Amino acid sequence: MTNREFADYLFPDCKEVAYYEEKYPNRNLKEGAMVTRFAPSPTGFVHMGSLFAAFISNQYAKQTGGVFYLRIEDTDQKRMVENGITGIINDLSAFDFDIKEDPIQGGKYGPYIQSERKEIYQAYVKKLIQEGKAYPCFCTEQELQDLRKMQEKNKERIGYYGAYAKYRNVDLEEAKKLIEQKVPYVIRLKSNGNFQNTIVLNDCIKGKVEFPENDMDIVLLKQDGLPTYHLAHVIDDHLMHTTHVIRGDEWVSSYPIHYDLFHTFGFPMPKYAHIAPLTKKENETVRKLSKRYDPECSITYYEKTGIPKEAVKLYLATLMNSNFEEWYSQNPDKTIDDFTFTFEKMAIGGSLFDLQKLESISKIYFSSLKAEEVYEKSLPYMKEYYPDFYHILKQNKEYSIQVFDIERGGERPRKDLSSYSDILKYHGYMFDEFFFQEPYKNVEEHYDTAILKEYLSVYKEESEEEWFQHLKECAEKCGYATNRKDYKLHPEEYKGNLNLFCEIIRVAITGMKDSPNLYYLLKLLGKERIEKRFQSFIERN
RNA sequence: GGCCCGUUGGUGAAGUGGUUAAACACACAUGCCUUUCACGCAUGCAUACAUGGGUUCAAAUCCCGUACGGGUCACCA
Repeated sequence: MTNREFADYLFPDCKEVAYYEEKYPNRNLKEGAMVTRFAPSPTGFVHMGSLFAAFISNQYAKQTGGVFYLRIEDTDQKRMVENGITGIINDLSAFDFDIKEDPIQGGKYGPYIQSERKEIYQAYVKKLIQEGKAYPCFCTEQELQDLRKMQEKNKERIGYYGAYAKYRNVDLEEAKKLIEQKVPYVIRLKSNGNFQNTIVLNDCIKGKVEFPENDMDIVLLKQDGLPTYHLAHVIDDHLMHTTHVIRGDEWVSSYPIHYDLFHTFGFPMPKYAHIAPLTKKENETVRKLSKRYDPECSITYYEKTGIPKEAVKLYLATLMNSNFEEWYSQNPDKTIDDFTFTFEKMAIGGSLFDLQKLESISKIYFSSLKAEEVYEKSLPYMKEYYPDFYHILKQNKEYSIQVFDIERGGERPRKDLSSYSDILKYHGYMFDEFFFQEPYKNVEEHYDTAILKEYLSVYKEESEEEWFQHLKECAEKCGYATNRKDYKLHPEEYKGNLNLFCEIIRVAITGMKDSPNLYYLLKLLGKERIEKRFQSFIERN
């Protein structure tokens, strides 16, 4: 039986490879345009490390006028999760990636779901079998395990290669019989590689990396007829004309396999960029950020805590190119897309994913927003997580914006908001419905509330300068120092310093010691509401 | 264990042979400013280039060994 006959026997209905080569022609893009992709498995939701890879791929495609597409790698049926695909697309769309092709909107190079490309992979495998470059293998799991144990014992290289490749030269007639008897089998590559030879990967990030040639007869098609990652990667990235394969560096060590496959098929190779994993430090040890143990690893964590996706993107940008941060602080009016990222500036070792740093970036981001923007952007979050507060905001748009506008903008904006949920903490007290739910719950001290009545009698709306003058007069009258140095010299002569006087008013109206500029708070509340809060504070004391 | 990669202050990092006696940012501490907090400014974190050897007039920067850390060795991606 010839290879050709055997191939026809295995895959009688396959199309010719030439059909696909013609169906998926070169992309007509300008010189230097990068075609990148994000290729996740639908095993639940997107991991921060994957998001990072997607961010990078998107950024490079965008800045070179290329194409960024999404391909779903669902060849492992065991790991499938319900709604996995829509979950990924939702997570991604929240980050405003410029996805040109994906399973939902389609594209010229589809299908974009690997399980729907089964016949394509089979066509290419058929060709390999015809050429004697692939063969069926009937080894059981037990046989492979035993082989491995034996190799371990003899301190040999572990794997299915050379003399250990049991079915490498299987008689095709025999093979046909076994298949007819329903013996399960896989299709393996008949590797021509020599372990003694060296191949070189010129990685865009890691630079020159040397490996021995692959000589493993790796599995191409699994028992269920679906391809392994290796086969799918090579066929898909060839047919979809990916120019830069950007993936996690856990893939570096399988480069020899991919090199072998690309050459066996006679395809030109794409460029590779292997990104270092995002890591986390825990008890003095550094490890990869893990979906299982680290809540900050999942995208939903940021939705829940209300850290804006824009801030997450800014942080990813600084992780991608360390010089981004400095550039951005010098060009606050520019966006991420105005920056030109380079592979040279990408970390070779793992970067530590630091929530504290993200928070600080988020604060800077919030401080750059206008009050109206804070209002609009926070609404969807509030609607989802704090519906009561959402209604308050909805009903008091103008007032809310005025509240958010206190000490916003200008040379020295406040930086107290790092997430949407912080709005409740730092602005919530300005809304009566919210404030009077549990006023003063965090106030432990007892204050000289007598000054409140005194102050109320002199309070009126006026310019900040006049207001402050009158405040000082009132404080003095109540026995408080208005000159810091005097107070430091003779503290016994006063009930306290002006800052204590202000603190009493502040706590009475906000329930907190730290709040923005008192003048604006009072002005926005108005005399009636101030009186109500003073009264409530006196009663509480 | 084999193969691959990495190792600069509390953290992320800049720097790839000579004004880097090591930038910048985050965190922490102190001081100044201030109606509080935050912001801002100043200073500090006891003089941070894993370690041994080599190349060189000169090395964090190039080469080799050692230690430590990470990745990978599936019909998972």
